[in-house]
Amino acid sequence: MSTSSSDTPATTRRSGRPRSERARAAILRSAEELLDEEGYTAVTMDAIASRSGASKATLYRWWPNKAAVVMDAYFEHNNPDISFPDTGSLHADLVQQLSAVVHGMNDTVAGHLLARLIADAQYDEGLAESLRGRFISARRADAVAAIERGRARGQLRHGADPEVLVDLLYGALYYRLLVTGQHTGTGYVHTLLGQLGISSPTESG
Amino acid sequence: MSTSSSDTPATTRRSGRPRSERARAAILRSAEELLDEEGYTAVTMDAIASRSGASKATLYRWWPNKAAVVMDAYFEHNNPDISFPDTGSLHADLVQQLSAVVHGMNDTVAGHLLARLIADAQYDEGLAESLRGRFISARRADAVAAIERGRARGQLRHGADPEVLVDLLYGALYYRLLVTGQHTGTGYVHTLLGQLGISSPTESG
DNA sequence: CCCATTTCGAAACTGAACGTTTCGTACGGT
DNA sequence: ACCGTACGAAACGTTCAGTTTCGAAATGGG
Repeated sequence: MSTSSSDTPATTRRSGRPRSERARAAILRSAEELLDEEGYTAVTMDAIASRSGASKATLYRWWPNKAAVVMDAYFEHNNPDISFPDTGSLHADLVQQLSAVVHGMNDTVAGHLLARLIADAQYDEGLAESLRGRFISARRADAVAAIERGRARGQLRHGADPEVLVDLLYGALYYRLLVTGQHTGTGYVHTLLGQLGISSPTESG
Repeated sequence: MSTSSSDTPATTRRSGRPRSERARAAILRSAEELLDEEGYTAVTMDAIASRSGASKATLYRWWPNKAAVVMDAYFEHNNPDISFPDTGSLHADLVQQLSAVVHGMNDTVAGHLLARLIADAQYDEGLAESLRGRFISARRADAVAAIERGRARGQLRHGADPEVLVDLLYGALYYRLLVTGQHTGTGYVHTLLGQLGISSPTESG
């Protein structure tokens, strides 16, 4: 009943020429290279097509617009699905996660790219949902989980709301990235945690 | 020495036809109307010129690009320079200020406009500086001043850093506006203040 | 083996919008 | 009167997104 009858839902092989994996990989690689070499604004669909050897028809056959290509290109080799180990300390868990984000923001290429993907998302709800779905909410979920673990261990003060704490922590980082342009770093992460009463092991035991 | 000699620094009247105040006002009003009626993306330089009766040459004579025009248009009649009265309560002061921001974010026109100005600023450092100079930093300064007053009154816990608190508060709001797309409101403002230990007068006296 | 189906690359095309330039004219100071 | 600047009109060049057309290539089914 489920081997290869009329309509197998997963991996349905339609007739006709199959999609070229070679073209797909070349497109994403070219987009990433252009991104690194000349920045986001220099990445045009024509440039991607030209460098990859694919045609624009193929580009638009598989991606709805430029931002979608760029996002796929970025996440192709910067997979954000890695989740962080439980260190047993709420403070250490959060430092671990937030520092990774800060590190990405300070990378001139990745940081500007993230800012600009979010910028494009203000004009494209589809892109916004996509970005949230494959990046933002994964990070949030990680952080919330760490905070829940910390609460279970009694490392969190009473009345603290994990979701709101995540808004505050990530909010401050993105606010600096997108709005004020101020620098962020590991020191700033510690400052934030300090202000929120999530003390480091050395300070309060 | 300062009446009208060779170079009076302020209100220097150069020779030649003076700038048309009528054209300036018409341009900014047209931009604002287009913004309200059709949203940011529909506001093009051609449309502004056409509606205002000014020529594109005049537009580019006085503004470097579209975002600059839109920002001037927006702030022409939505002056953000109003500062809030000192209520004597840190909690009330911050509720006052943050609620005004949240209210602006929830306005479909102003909220999207702010988000998109910030988005454009990711591609235009001049716009970014301008936006910070005439909006962001004014709001920050207000909030920092309120927190300093609260600290002087002893309404703030020891070790609290006003600048970082502002990052946390505004950060959470802008994070929701720009990144997660979640709704903000007065209730959320109270939640944030509660998480930061800035209690309302009714809760802790 | 042939045919239907689908993808492919090449290339031309449309359309929107930015930003520039040219031109003749209007305005104000000296 | 003259000079310098701004004005509106209009055309222009350019970039880029996204679409369409075309013939060729690849796959599966009969």
